[in-house]
Amino acid sequence: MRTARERVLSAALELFAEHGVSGTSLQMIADRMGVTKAAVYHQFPTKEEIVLAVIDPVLLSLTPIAASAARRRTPAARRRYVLDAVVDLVVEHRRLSAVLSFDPVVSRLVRQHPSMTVISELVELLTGPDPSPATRVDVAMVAGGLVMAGAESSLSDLPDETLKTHLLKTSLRTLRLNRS
Amino acid sequence: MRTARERVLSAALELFAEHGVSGTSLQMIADRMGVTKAAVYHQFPTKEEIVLAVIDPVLLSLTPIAASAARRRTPAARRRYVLDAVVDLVVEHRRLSAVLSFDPVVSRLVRQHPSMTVISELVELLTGPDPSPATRVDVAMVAGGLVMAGAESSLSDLPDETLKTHLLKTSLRTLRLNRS
DNA sequence: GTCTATAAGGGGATAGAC
DNA sequence: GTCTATCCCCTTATAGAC
Repeated sequence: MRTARERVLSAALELFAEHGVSGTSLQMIADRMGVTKAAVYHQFPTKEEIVLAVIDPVLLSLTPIAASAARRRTPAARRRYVLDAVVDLVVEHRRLSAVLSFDPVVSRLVRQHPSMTVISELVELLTGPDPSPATRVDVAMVAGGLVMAGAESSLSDLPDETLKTHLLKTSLRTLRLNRS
Repeated sequence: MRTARERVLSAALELFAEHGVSGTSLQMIADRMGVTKAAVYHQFPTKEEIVLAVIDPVLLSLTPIAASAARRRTPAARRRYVLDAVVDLVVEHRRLSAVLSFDPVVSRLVRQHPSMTVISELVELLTGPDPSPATRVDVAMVAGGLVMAGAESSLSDLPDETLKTHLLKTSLRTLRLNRS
């Protein structure tokens, strides 16, 4: 059986995805678990701690990606590695990714998070140094597209592996990395 | 001078973009306008009416796009027309587009909106009939990428025309419409 | 158009029993 | 780990004066 703590996070995640963080009350989380608010407060001292506990593992998983990428020898190999890893991450989390990316409450917490700098690192690994406006737009569209496509309900019929393959192919084409 | 009604919508839009709809109270809107809540209620009977008044013009502007596109003769011309128009729309609204697209409250209202079917029409104009998984992923990534890139703060230094040009070029490449 | 005042309800959060 | 009960604040919304 999952721990009470895990059940809170699971219920919270579903509700955050559906209603956003601000649109989700502790009462709603408790109701979905079939317990009272007080039981939820026994696991987490504040609502903010619940949000942090939901996003933490994803943000922490970004650090090893940047570290591994930095060890590759060529810029092309680094780009390719980051892209592969980000596609994996987005598909692994699918519904969650959109919440993490767009919820205003989450955004504010992410901005203050220790892992925040890693995100800029990953973007820079993709753009290369001193990128042109064209390249910056390309990377922004891929980043946004990956997150959106992962969350897109009309694609929920596609199995993870199929989605991964297509997302990677489309991203490579968008970034003009087809032949590298 | 702008009407009180317009000032409400302008204040609401900024706050929705920053905090989301659920994270924005009527008190915050009133404070930003320098009036009291009751003054806001004099313009709109409910908070939901404010949200609707914010999104209505954008949704209504989708209908003529689909209509004009349908009059083009070839599928390629229709795709190209939709893409041009959507890029224009996204750039025209930039920050707003992300709120409109991802806020859970807005999404629920959009789903019930008369213009809702137009969105599926536009997607179908882009995918063509009976699209493959690959094509569906392509279109989902472009749609998400356009909205995200429009809202991306790191691209806010790019002037509208520059952004438009790059978004269109990148979208065409992603959709493999380079040579059509 | 804007105000004060107020109602009714829900939000986050705490105390203490079991 | 979960409960009941409660506190205080903020929320949406309304009534009526200016």
